[in-house]
Amino acid sequence: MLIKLDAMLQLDNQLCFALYSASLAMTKVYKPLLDELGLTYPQYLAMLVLWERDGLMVSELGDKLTLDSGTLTPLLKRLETSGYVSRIRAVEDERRVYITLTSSGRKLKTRAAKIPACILSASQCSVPELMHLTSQVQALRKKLVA
Amino acid sequence: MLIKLDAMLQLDNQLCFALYSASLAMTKVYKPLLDELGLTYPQYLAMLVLWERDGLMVSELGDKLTLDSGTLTPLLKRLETSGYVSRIRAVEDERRVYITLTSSGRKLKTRAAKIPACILSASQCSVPELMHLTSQVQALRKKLVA
DNA sequence: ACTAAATAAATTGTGAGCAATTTAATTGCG
DNA sequence: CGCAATTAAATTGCTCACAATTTATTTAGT
Repeated sequence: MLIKLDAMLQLDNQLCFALYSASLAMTKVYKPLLDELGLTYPQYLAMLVLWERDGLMVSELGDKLTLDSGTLTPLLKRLETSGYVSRIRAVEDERRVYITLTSSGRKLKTRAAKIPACILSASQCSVPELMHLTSQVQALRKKLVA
Repeated sequence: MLIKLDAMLQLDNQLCFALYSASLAMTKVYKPLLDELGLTYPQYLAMLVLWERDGLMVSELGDKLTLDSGTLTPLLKRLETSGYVSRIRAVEDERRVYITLTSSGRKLKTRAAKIPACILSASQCSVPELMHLTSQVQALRKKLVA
């Protein structure tokens, strides 16, 4: 039975470790591109969401990114310090904090425009290949959180 | 051109974010299983490597996990505190530190035996499906680091 | 209206990741 | 041999992730 155990722990390794190491590798590819914009990778993900839909609550942003306020509050404070977003407590419900792009934050979108093509190039894949892989990984994620 | 920019930043989002969020989701699935063993997810990955091949140098372990000493040194100190590994500086070259499983660390492998089946179940996928996805993600990672 | 429950964000503490630097040991070259 | 270059690990400082708790506000039930 030891042989079976080894094989299973190895298979297991391949599955979880592939995602883990691919995600770290992806971060490293983005690093030099994001350095130019003064963003970290998680900050960039937050900006992507805001570029699509500005003025979200912290918790709405958290839903999109599957991150909680413990992660987002300090991250958003840093984005505020960088001058890319404003954090404004709602007057109608003072528990809520709305995140709004500043002029500088909106401008950053244009500067980020070249990033997707760089990543595509680094991945050495075709757009259909990447889209297919993306949808498979998304499907896995949905099953994992179900 | 604004429409194209939006579409590209969205496609980009899907690719990198799928990996990022799937990796975080995977960690959360492992969490309760690893809590029973007193391991974190990165510590579990290190133990998987050591269960396959004991007595590696810190840098060899780092090669397998694509992590540097800045990450591994504190992680391995925690595994040592937990009683799962020994960190022994080599007498023939005192720059090197070899990581060896303790008896407790070896025993843990048997207790970890049930984890792969739990993950397989949580993923709601067949073994061939997971193997295929794994190899695709591994291939992407290799291209990204190339 | 008053209080209990619920909600939203912030805070605290632990453990990663990683860049940059430091410490210490070994190797290699003249 | 002597010393510069290299190598291995550790350290420092910053930024996530996240569990657990706390603070503040709002909503609901009576």
